[in-house]
Amino acid sequence: MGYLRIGELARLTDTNNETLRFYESRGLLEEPRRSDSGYRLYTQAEVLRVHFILRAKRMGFSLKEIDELLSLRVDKELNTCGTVKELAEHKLLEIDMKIKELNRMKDALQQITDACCGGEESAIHCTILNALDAE
Amino acid sequence: MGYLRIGELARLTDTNNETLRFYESRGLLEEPRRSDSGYRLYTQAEVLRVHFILRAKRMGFSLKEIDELLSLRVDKELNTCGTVKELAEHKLLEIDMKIKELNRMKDALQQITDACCGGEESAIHCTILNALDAE
DNA sequence: CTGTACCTTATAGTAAGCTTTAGGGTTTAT
DNA sequence: ATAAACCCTAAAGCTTACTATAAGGTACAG
Repeated sequence: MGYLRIGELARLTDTNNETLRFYESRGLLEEPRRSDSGYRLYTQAEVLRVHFILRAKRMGFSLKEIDELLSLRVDKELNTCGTVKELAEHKLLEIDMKIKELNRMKDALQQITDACCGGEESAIHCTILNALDAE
Repeated sequence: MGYLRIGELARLTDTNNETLRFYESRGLLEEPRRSDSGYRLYTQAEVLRVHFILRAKRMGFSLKEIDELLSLRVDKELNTCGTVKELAEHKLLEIDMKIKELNRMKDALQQITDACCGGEESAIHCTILNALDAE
């Protein structure tokens, strides 16, 4: 009683059965107890855990990093805020680098795109193609 | 005489043999002529073409999109500046969306990270873990 | 008791962009 | 002549995060 089968957990977390089994295979979800017939039986704890995973994903953590966060969480008393904050700050740096890189791309592409007439004439002198050709 | 073997083209473009053969398999490089023994023989044109590919990659175009750009370039007179500019603007929109998404991630993560003491005490009350746990 | 919805496993496929491996031939320098 | 450096192909492997397929067993409603 009170147990959730995989489909119910999937519905409650807006995921699906395959994804949950995949998370289990990657260690993000622990092997749950099973019914006599082998069905996975989850509790409310797993609902929270899946939400944790999804939230961390939205923060840009990879599944591997989420696995690390989860391990930290399991032994909260053994780990320090410093350890957790380090992970988060490292991720922040990564996100920042990606943003900077995308901004560089954007500026470069914007520049050559702005210079392009975009008209109906043939692309022989198209500034975009020429910019990509330039030495 | 004057022909480049694949290793030389790789050196000149700061790529490697495997990548060049891979580009060929994806249609980004045309099948070059071969020596009697079957070695690929390239000309200076291929150096420029590889540079075009690498430059477009740095602009954030995927190999598939680069293939499109190259086809446009082949028949420059048949294509219009408008076609090229459309591709570029579509890519600009995509880049913009990615930047916005990363900024959202960054703000959210920054907020919970700033709230974390980062100290040596146990992570039981760590604001980062708790934020990821929160409903 | 039968249909439908649900669950199980193992295996393969997807996307992108390569890299690696295995098992061979060729070119060049000494 | 032989070793080192170079080239060839086909096929598999890598990474991330799933998704799909096949071939089955289970739960429950009517």
